Amino acid sequence: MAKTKFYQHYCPVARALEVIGEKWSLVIVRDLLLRGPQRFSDLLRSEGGITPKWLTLRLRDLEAADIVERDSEAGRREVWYRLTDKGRDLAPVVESLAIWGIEHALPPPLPGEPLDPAQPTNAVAIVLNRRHVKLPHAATYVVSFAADRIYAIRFDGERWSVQRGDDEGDVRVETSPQEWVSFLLAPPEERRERAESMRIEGEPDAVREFVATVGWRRAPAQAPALQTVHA
Amino acid sequence: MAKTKFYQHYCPVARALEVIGEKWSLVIVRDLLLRGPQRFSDLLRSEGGITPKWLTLRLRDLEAADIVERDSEAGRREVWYRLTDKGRDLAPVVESLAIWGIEHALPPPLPGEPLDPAQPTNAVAIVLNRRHVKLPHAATYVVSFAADRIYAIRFDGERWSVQRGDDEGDVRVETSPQEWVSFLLAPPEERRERAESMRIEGEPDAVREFVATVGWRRAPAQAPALQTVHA
DNA sequence: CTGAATCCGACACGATACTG
DNA sequence: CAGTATCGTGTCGGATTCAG
Repeated sequence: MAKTKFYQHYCPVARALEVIGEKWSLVIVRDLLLRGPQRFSDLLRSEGGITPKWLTLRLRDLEAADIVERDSEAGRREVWYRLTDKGRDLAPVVESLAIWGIEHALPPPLPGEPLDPAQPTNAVAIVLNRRHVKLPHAATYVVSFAADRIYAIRFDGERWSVQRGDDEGDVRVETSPQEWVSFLLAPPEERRERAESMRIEGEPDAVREFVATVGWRRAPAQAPALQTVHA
Repeated sequence: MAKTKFYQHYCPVARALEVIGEKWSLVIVRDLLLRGPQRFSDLLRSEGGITPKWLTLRLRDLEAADIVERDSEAGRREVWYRLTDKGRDLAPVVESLAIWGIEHALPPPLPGEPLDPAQPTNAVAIVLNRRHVKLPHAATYVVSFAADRIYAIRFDGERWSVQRGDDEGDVRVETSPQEWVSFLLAPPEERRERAESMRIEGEPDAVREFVATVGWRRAPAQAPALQTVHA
């Protein structure tokens, strides 16, 4: 969506889309938001199927727009890319896209589809924060897919976040990406039975809380009022 | 961004972008959110420079994605397009794009640029709601550009909204789109002097409140804490 | 006059291969 | 590791045409 004849009309939405509306731009921003600073080849790998040519172009565009900063030290081969403040301010855009994607555009994964649990797991924190889900206490839920693929879903008393590499938690789950996503996709009343097939350790109360809290779907008919108040 | 090889990877953001990432899609949604149901030619006019061919294609795509509904009665010439619930749920996406656009991608309008005050005025409500700006009482500010281009910026005690066609308000402003946008773009401390050149009627207290409240820019260094908490 | 369809050219993008 | 180069395809802009 870029250089060729802009949207015309003086509108902040159109202006924003002129800057980050091209294909891949927001996916790159999402990656840098979630994973922190990344190298060229990290990005090449973590985005699905972008070609080096387009990654180069998009990174140059994002750099020119002051959304991404390039970090190349002399005498070091790697180049690191990280978000500027302006880029970090795109977090609400990425998060509202994630929410809408979860609620309206996320069918179960296809059988052969490559399935990286990083994005789905991070989406849990986004969903719980946006819905203002709070626990009466801090909590850490550790989800482990392999020795080097461990995520900690954490509630600090205020907000939810997801980090990597943690090992201690009130609940510890061992599962596969497929099982995990199927658990997250299940409506709340079905999550208990989906949880059966995962290996879960922890105090029974903590496990109950985990199953009741962590997931993408709302309880149906709990609050039918949509928040679509808009002029 | 469409049919040709999707983003791969199971990620709600990527999925959402596969559905509404093409050029014009979100601009069409923005228009239907702001102006309500529209006819084909209304959309053709209110978006800047989309061609009928692409408007047709995008509307078909949005219809297939269950974001837009087509309303064609037999024996009536016009076809009306309106958002479904799924489409209305895109409001947070459009609003966060508007916020980012205002804060990071909105230079003053170019001299000859066509300037429709509808989008800028609506953006005021989005900004004030997102920043949780509240007044101790309800209020209505009427901005008039011409006899048939009158907008009411209204605070109902909870949220801000913008409607058309109102004529009664605590404050009444008569101005041009250029003057109005230049007022909105000014930092809060400069708004008073920008307001001098507009014709403003109303109780002095109400006018002071209007000038102090309505605008796009934050007071500088008021709250330096950015809300960019994110994993 | 509204709601499109058609043809054509420009360029954004995808796939593969190759280089410093 | 971090890109370029080349080539083909798809998406989009612009103008024109057409039917109800």
